[in-house]
Amino acid sequence: MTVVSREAGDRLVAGRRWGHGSDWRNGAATRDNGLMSESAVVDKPGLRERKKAKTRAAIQEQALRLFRERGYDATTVEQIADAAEVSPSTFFRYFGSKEDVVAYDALDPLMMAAWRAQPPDVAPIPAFRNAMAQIFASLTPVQIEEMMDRGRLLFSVPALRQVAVNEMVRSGRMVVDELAARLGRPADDLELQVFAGAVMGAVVAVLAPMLDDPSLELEERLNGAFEFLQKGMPL
Amino acid sequence: MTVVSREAGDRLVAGRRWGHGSDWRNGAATRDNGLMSESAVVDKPGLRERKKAKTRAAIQEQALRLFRERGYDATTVEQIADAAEVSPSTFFRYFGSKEDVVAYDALDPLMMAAWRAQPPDVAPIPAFRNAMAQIFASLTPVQIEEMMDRGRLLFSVPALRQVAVNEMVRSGRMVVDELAARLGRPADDLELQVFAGAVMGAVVAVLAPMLDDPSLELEERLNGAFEFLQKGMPL
DNA sequence: CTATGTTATGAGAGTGGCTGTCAATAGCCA
DNA sequence: TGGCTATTGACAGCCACTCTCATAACATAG
Repeated sequence: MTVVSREAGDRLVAGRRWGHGSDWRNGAATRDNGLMSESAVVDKPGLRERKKAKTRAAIQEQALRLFRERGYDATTVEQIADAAEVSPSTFFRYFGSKEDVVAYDALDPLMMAAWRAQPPDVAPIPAFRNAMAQIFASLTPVQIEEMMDRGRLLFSVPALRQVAVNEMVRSGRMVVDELAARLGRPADDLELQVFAGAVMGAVVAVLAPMLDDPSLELEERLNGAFEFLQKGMPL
Repeated sequence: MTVVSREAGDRLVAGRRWGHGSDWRNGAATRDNGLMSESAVVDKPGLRERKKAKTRAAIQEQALRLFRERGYDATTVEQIADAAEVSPSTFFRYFGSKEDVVAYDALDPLMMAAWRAQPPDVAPIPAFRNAMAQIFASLTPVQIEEMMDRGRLLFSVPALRQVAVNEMVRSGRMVVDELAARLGRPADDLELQVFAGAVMGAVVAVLAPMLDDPSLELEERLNGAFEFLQKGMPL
């Protein structure tokens, strides 16, 4: 299950980044499974697994805290490792690169699920808009603030743009796949690709200015943008 | 004249990349100004300037050659410097980072000029499409191959995606500015931003698959994509 | 043409991200 | 309990990149 298929060849070239093709991206598991009888014998992941999850969460948490407090570039991996009480080696075992620690977007799968859950008679553009609006409406203020923080990091630190693109490429591909499945078209259909590209572009256009100016209204912008798209962008 | 305004703050944070805010990006000036009488006293840039231009060109040429021959990651700055007969220090004086050496897109300004040159009664979408088609039609096969090479590099090497985005952000901003000027709207107008975002997204969707499959027809794809956009992307 | 200021260059040392190896340790299973 | 294996830390090393300083190449005033 390669995350971004194009990356496949990179490893041949003795590349530095993107070495480990490990199974991260199931983090956020500080409180493990909420459902289990205390004395269970069954599915409990085993101490080892739980320890790993805790270590990963600790590293990520400390990293993001330090990034926020003193900036991304000014934070060294050694400092993160110290704060999380592991060795630098261990940091890289969990995250492959300093950038990766910021990569995981918890909202992304939610978005896709919400989109998929839209009734089939709603056209793709409104369906997408509704999904976005629903997800954002369901967030607590804290979650929104975290999201904005992450967004600002991603946008303002040049080194992190790379992960931002990768996320977008990934999302775009998911959009295409979903549409292809739903409409019974091939995944390399030009119109589907253009749709995904245009939608991603529009979403960025809607969200980016909001990072700087919190007074902007998401719902309003979202509606404006998608309506404009749907009219064929008359100018 | 900051190239990407958001970058402004980075230097405060003792960042690694993006240090030098130097005045490159007017490269490609091996043949200086084409207009001057041979014995001119006037505008000739002076030996120093010409030497610099030659050094820059040499570094870039050797770098791209080495990247093509042995891959981006497998090529060290030291090797590039050796090949160009300068010291590594000098490499960084000219390019700031190993990535920068791939950044400059000679076609970009041509595109914008061609777009601006479209008659004012043509709607923005067809104008943009025509501009792209014209530029591509004017390229020699060699130029096309070079462009594809660069595109493949930019897409397939993870570390270079960053410069790809920066280029896109820059282009997007130029599109917005041009439209804003032409239509007398503010540059932060949502519709303009969505337009730029969607167009960039669509262009990527059109071009990306062509890097892998040269049999695809640009003109055809371009028309299909923009027509689809203009119809409001019905699916 | 020389003296003097300016700018490009190379050498070298140092920082930090990242990789790979190895031995020690800690959870797992019989 | 003892042996197996996964995880870890210490350490050595590569490379991108930065800084400093002395030298050399050009520019220019006299």
